[in-house]
Amino acid sequence: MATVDDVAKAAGVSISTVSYALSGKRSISQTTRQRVLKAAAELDYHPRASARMLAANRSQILAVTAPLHADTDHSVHMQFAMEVTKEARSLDYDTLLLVHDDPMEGMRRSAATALADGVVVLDVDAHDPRADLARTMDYPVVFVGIPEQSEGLMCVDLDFEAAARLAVDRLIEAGHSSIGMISHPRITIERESNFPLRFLAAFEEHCRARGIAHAVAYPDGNHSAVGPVDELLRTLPDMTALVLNTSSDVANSALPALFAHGITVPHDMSVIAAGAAYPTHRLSVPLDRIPLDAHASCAAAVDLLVAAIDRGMREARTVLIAPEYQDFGSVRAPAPRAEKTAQHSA
Amino acid sequence: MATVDDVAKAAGVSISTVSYALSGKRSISQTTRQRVLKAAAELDYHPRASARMLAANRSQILAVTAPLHADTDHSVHMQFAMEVTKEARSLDYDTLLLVHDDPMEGMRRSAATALADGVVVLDVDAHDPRADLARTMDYPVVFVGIPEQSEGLMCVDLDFEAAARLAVDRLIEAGHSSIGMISHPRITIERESNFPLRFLAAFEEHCRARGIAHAVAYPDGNHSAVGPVDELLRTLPDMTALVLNTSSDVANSALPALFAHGITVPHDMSVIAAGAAYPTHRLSVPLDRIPLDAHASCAAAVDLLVAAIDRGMREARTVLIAPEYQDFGSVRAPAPRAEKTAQHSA
DNA sequence: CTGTTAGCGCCTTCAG
DNA sequence: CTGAAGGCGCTAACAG
Repeated sequence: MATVDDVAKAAGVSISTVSYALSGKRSISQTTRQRVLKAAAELDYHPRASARMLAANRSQILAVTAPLHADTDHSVHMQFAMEVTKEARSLDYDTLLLVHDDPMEGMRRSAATALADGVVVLDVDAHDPRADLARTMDYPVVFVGIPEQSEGLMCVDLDFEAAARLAVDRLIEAGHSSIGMISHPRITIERESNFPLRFLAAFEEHCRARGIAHAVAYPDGNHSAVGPVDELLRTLPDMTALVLNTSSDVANSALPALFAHGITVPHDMSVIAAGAAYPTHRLSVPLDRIPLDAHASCAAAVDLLVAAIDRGMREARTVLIAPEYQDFGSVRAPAPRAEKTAQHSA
Repeated sequence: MATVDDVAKAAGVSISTVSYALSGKRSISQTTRQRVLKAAAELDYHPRASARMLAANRSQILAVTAPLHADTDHSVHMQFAMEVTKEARSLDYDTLLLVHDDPMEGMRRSAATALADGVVVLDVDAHDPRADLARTMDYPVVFVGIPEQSEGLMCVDLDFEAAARLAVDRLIEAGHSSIGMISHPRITIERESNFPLRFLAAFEEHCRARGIAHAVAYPDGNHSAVGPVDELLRTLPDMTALVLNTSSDVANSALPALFAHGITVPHDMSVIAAGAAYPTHRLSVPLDRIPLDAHASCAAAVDLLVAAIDRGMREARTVLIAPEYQDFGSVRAPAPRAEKTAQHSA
């Protein structure tokens, strides 16, 4: 519990010299600086966070709001929170976890009490009340995700629209013309969690624009692909390709669900997991994947937020992260239609 | 950005009166208190966290160390972090997330700078260096989990030993005498993550004590129950019951893995998921479960920690949470041995 | 029951 | 390049 005074005395200098020697905000002669550093080390001096905050009017803390919905995927949540924390630490910030039932309460409080210097908002809904709050607050806020009305906000996210188009284009290129998609659970959609909606809309629009037969199915509470797969095979009997933009559980059960119909990947069905935060290369058949890269999104978000805090760069803007395609061999040309028809008519 | 002075002026009282009226640490007449409250509300006054920390020598922040191993189950981690945060909030504490590569760094720093008033340690290994650190620090630390050397520490955890015995006893009661177990992935065991070891040791010892044939298998990197199930059926051909103390992925794949051998639960095999942080009642066959209740552990841990901070109650002690048995019908009497043998010889 | 006041530990302008 | 001193906003003795 040494203080600046202790260090100053030990080093035989004044406290301001200590402060500057340690912060580097002013040039100090090498000799005195060394003496200060040595004294500080010997006394195991660490500036008291509270005093530093008060004097500097900065907490070096970022808040993270991660509301817990019944359907939130904890593991994805955690990945994002961790990535935020890592990046924050690398920029000398700590991370405060906000999980109150009221998603606004934490933001308000951390701003009002100056507990945190800014907020990272995770798990953004289309009509997220935190968006309106952010616009009225004059407090650095960055969204990992994009609400429907994003004017005046700083947002970072994977370009889900581009990801959807990329998946569709890949399949078209391979020769497919009838594509099914499994989206997120109905409850997530109804909440208007926005990235599934963005993916969904772009998928449908792009299929339409390119004249591709398509259909979408939604898992229900049991987190299984069985229902959606059955439904898609019914509504889109010619389906030769499947795009998964869904949770890890559903994606993991897709291969068995298909196999139950005698459908093998990639021979009978091409599959792409798009916007997947989970690995797909260790499944019984590795699946092509357009990753949802928590690190990329969170690092960019934190960088933006810290720039806003440290350098006052507050211009609103949306950073879209370009999708990347990982080929694991789960996309092939569809089995010749003639053959299929023959099978059917047999 | 109103301050106490603003409120004091507006209410026509002194700043100490404001402080006391708001903190309630001293009796204040109803009338003045109301006036202060009104003024504070009108000015939207919130005490500056940093000033409060400095003056009160308390941050109202708890740190949570949750090291990230390659094999950590993010979803379980998140549950624990969330539960810590919720309980902390209910006691007027916020929660700081520490995830530096060096698990000691965060603890040291939060103590040295008085950033946090105490630490909750998650994901405890048998020989966890944070245990030694905690013993030398004179800083409130509580472990959710129990290292091998727990003297001088405050620890809270599910009683995994009792859970193992409970599972075995249930199965014995139902008539089983040959019990397999699937433990955590090898890498987790090798790291000496301690709760799997505690469960494992108790399982083996209790089986031995009660004269029950038993065997243990460990999943490898692919998070599937297929390998372990195959192994157990080989090493323990008479196995009629299976205890799962393993990750969600492995548990979820156990039913299909058994079914691939023509084994149906509960008819041919009784199954209990013990120390499970995940639900088991929505699986194709709901599994009996001895839950690992994140809320129970974390709430108890935070309560203990806050008592240590606020009331100086620092006596070392270990709180074991008694296991609870949830019956979903996956345990039955074994199929008569005669019949089985008949089948085999057929 | 209320007011006065001295710090809490650090940062940072202002002098030198 | 260094030192002195004021102040950040709040809490908690200490007086009345």
